[in-house]
Amino acid sequence: MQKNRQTTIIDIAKQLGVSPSTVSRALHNHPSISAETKKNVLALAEKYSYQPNLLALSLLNKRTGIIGIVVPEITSYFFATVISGVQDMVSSAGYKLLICQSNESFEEEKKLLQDMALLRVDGVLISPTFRTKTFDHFDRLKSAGIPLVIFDRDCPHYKADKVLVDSYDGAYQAVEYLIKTGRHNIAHIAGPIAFPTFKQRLDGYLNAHYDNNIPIRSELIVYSDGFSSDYGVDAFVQLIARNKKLDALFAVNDAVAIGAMRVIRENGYRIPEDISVVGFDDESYAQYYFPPLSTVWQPVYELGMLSAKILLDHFASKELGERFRYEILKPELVIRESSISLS
Amino acid sequence: MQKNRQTTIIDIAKQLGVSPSTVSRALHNHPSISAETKKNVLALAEKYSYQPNLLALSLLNKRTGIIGIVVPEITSYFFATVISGVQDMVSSAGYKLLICQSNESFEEEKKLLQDMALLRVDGVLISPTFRTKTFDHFDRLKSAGIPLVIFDRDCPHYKADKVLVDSYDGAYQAVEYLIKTGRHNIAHIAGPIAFPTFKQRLDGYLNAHYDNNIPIRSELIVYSDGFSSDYGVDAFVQLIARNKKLDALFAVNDAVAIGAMRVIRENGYRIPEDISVVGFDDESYAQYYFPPLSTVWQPVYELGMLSAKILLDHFASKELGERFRYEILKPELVIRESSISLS
DNA sequence: GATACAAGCGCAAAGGTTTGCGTAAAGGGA
DNA sequence: TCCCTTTACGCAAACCTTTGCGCTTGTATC
Repeated sequence: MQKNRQTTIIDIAKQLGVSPSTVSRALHNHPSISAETKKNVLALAEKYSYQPNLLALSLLNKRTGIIGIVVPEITSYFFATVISGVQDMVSSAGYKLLICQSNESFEEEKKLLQDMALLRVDGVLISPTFRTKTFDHFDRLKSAGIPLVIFDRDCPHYKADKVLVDSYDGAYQAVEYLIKTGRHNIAHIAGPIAFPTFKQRLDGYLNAHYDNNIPIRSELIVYSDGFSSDYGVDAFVQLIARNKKLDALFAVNDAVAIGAMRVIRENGYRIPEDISVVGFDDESYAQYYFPPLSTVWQPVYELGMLSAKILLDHFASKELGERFRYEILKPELVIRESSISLS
Repeated sequence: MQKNRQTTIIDIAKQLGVSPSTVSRALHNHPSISAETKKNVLALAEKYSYQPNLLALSLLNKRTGIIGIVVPEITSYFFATVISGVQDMVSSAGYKLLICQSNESFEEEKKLLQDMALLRVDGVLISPTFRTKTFDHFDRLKSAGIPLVIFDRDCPHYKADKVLVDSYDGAYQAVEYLIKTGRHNIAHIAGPIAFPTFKQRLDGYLNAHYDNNIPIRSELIVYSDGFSSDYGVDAFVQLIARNKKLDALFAVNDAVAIGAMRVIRENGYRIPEDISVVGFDDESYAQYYFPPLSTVWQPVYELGMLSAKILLDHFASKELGERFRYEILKPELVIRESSISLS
C-alpha cells in the first residue's frame, strides 16, 4: 500500500471523512477550520509524513521554484566556482538549481534552453557558448516570461541583464605590471580572439604597451586555437622557434601559462629570472605551482552570487522592465614568484 | 495576449472548435483522427509553436524525466568530471540532470534528498557526505519508489547499488612501485581516516609494506584533518620537524602532494632524487606540474557513466529487485618525473 | 428497410493542490 | 419564534494533458 505512493491530501480527507479543501486549509492553518479538525489533520499528516506534491503546486501556481543555469563546461574551476556562488544565493531563497552544460555546442545550448522552457523554470542564468552568435533562443525564453541573466561571456549588441568581469582591465594590469618591472619584451599567448573575452585580454596587452610607449612586436604574439595547457605548450614552442628576444610572458589563462612554463624550463630558461610569467584566472593550484604563479584573480564566487541576485530581484519586482542591469566586476593582479623585477 | 502564456492544447481546440482530446490525438497521430483535422491542428500548433506542458505530463505519468545528483562539492576536478560522465549518459537517454552540492553537510544532504523526493525526480545518484552515518533519508527515498545509486564513497553495511573506485588497490600499487624503485623509507600523509576512502589508502600503504617485508615506521605517517594543499604543507612541516630519514612520499591526494612538495623544495631536498613523490587522483594539472607528478589515475568519467547507466537500467526493469549492483573500478598508477629509481 | 460496422470525435476522469463562493448548522439577540 | 450572524466546512474550477469508453454519423450488407 505505502509501496509506491506518497500519501496525498485526498487520502487524509477520505480517512477523516472531510473534503480535500478542508485538509488543505487545516494544513495552512486557515482561520475557518475548527481546532478539532486541525488537530486530526495534523496528526494524520504527521503519521503518514505527508508531503505536498510539488508538481501539482507548480501546475497551479505557474512557479516551479527551479532556476536553470547553463554553462559551457562544468569541469573548470571557473564555472564550478560560479555555480557555487549561484547555489548559495538561490538556495537561501528557497530555489533549487538545475545545472546543465552545453559543452560549447550551440545546438546543445538551444536544446537545453528549450528543455528549461518546457520545464517552466522560473529563471535562467547562462554563460553562452563561444559559438553563440544568434539569440532567438534567448528571446523565446523571455517571451515565455522567463527572465534571463547572461554572465561572464558577453554577447555584444544583445540587450539583456549581464554580469561580466573586466578582462581588459585584468590584462592591462598584468602587462603594465610587467612593464613597470622592467620587462619590455613581453610575449602574449592569446586565446581564440573570435571570443570577446580573449580579444579583450589581447587589447589590454596592446594598450598597456601603447600607454607606456613600448613598441608592440607582433612576432611576440601567438594566436592559439584553444586555451588548455596543451595549447600553451604548442604556442611557446612556436615562440622559441621564432628565436626572438623575450623576457616575459603574459598568457591568456593559467592553464596555458603552465603549459608554456614547461617548455620554458625545458629550453633552459629560468623563471622568473630570464622570463617573468603571468597567467589569468588564479586557479586553485596556481599558488602551489613551482614557482608560484603570478596571475589575475577574478571575483568568481561573487560573480555567481551577483548574477543569481539579479535574477531573484526580477522575481520580486514582477516587471520585466526595459532597463537591463549591466554589472562589470574588477579583477585583481596577484603577484607571486613566477614574476620578478629585472635587476 | 501571447505575453506570458504558452499556448495550450485547449487554446488550439477552442480555435478549431474541437475538443482538447482530439487535438491531443491529432498531435500524436492517432489513427482515429481524420487527415483534415490533423492538418489543421498541426498547422495551428506550428503557428503558435505549441509545446506540451511538462508539469501536467509529469503529474499524469508520475515521471518527471529528471535525475538528481548530490555531490559533496562541485568545484573539485573529481566530482565535476563524474558529473560530466553522468550528464552524457542521462541526456542521451532523454533525461535532465538536477545537480546539487551538500558541502559535506549532513543536514544539507538530508534537505536536498527531501527536495528531490518532493520534486518527484525519477532517480538519484549520490556521493554521501563524509559525515553520513545514518541512512534513513536514503530509505525514505527508496520507499517513495525512487531508485538510488551510491557512487565513489562507500557506506559500509548499507545495502544499495554502489559504484566505487578501489582506493586500496591504487594506494597499494603506488607504494609497491615506490618500494620496487628502492625507496624503503616512505612517508605517508593520510587524510582523515574516519573516511573509508582515506582509510583504504592508508591500508594499501601498510599492506604494500607488509607484503614486501618492509617494516612500517609509524613516525613516517602523518594523520591530517583535511585534504587540501594547505594540509599538505602543514603535514610535511611536521615530518621535517620529526627529523627522520625518508626518501619518498605517498600523499593521500594530488592537492596534498603539491602542498608538501613546496615544503620539500623549501627545505633543500630535490624531487625526485632525494624524495620521490606520488599523489592520488591525477588532477588535470598533475602532468604539467614541476616536476610532473606521479599519481594514481581513477576512471572518473567512467564512474559517472556507469553509475548513471545502473540508474537507467532500473527504469527499464521496473523491478526494484533485492539484488544490488556492486561495481568496483580499478585505478591505474601513472608514473611521471616526480618519482625515480634510487640509483 | 433493418442491421452491422467503421470512422471520427467528445466526455470525463485522473493526477494533486488551492481558493472563491456557497451553504449548512448552530448560536445569539430581539 | 424569527432573523441575523458566526462558525465550519464542501463544491467546483483552475492548472494541462492523456486515454478508455461511449456516442453520433454515414455507408455498406443482406
